[in-house]
Amino acid sequence: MARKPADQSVSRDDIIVAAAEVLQRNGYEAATMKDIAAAVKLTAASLYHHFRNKDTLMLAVLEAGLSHIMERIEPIAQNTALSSSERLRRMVAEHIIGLTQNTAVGAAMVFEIRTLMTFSLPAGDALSVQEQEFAARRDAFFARRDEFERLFRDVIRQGVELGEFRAVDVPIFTKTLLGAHNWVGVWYKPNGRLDGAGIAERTADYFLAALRN
Amino acid sequence: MARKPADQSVSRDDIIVAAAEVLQRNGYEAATMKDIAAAVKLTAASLYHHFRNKDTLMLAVLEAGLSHIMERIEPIAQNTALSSSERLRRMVAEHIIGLTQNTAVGAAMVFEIRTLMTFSLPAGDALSVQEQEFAARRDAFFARRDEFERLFRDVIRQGVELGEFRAVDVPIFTKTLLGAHNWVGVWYKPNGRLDGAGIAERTADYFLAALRN
DNA sequence: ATTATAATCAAATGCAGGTTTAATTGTTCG
DNA sequence: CGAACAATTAAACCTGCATTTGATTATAAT
Repeated sequence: MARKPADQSVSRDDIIVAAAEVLQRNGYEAATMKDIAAAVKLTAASLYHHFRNKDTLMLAVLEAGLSHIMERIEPIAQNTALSSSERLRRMVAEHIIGLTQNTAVGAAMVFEIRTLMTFSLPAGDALSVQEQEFAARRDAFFARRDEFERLFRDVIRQGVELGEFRAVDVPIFTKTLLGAHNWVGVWYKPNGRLDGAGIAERTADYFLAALRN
Repeated sequence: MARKPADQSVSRDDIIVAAAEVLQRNGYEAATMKDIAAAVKLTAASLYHHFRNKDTLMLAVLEAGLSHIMERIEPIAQNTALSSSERLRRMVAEHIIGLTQNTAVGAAMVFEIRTLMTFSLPAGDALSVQEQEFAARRDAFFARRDEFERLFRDVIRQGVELGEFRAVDVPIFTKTLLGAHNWVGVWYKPNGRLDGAGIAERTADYFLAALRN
């Protein structure tokens, strides 16, 4: 029953990886199905065998990126054996390194997704089943992304409560931190003076200094 | 000789303001000429009386946004009567307030402009005069934007050199700062808990704390 | 008034990009 | 082998959007 896929055939994941690159490079609207297909040596039409449509493919990219980074950050955030400072330092490092290495991570964080996200529901008309499914997945993605932000916020808040950090406006401080991170995904170029780890180290240093009592 | 424009007619600047809003809301590709025209109660065709094409209009938006913020930041950066801390504090405030008030400023900073900017020159074919003009304006815009970043970098560098700030990796610190700023343009919503000034105050506080000796 | 020009529009053009269809070529299992 | 399904494609379809063209209307200068 279980058909093993042919060796040379392109997998769902191959497409996601390629799509992530094209998405990060060109932005949502400018990333064409043809571009993505070309990146895996397929025809645009072939992509529809793997994904219902462009939005679904894009959402899959975002989900992959978010999962990738969540898997790394969540355990750190929950490691109560570590001090708040140490947890935050490691979270910053993972996030920035992820951003510089996995193109899908950047895509998952950044905005140009408005189109996808706005998804102007034709008011009145009932959504088709597919549309409902899509809307649900999209909402789940956003909920998960909020959760991601909350991981940072909670570590910072706890540090403040324990007196390990000075009192700051936690929501604003968190957004400041994450904004700085996400921006790395924008300007980072491989072969620069610093690699992801180097950037991460400095960034963590600055934000921890800002929190010092 | 000088024909005064009719009172009710739409001005170039009206269009730029409207286009900035649409651009910030929808992103480059999704901002259609029709949308922009509708925002000033015109037909898409009418826009071509004021701007050669979409790219030119968009570039005008970016230039307007950059000019707006440059005019405010440059004098602060060059006010040698102030300490580095004070200059930086005021620059941060102006930038963030600008970002929350003038939609064009955000557009000028952020990326989704890749399309415009990549502007894949059909290799080989000579550029038409119009294309050359456009390419020149675009390059000038980017040069000006680099200048903008340099204003911040120089103030920070000077603070470090004078011993007013602790030693930091100036380029990275600057990018960190500006990333945090630009991100404000993404998440800021009017009617939130804090207005631009409130956000600016806190942000400046954190970064100055990070620089404290 | 007359004329030149500014401002605007309706309609047509052309094309790029998402999506569908129907057919073709594997591949795997019994 | 042959049935069943997976992977892929070429070609057609359709639509939305930038842009052009050819009027039409408004305004200001003479």
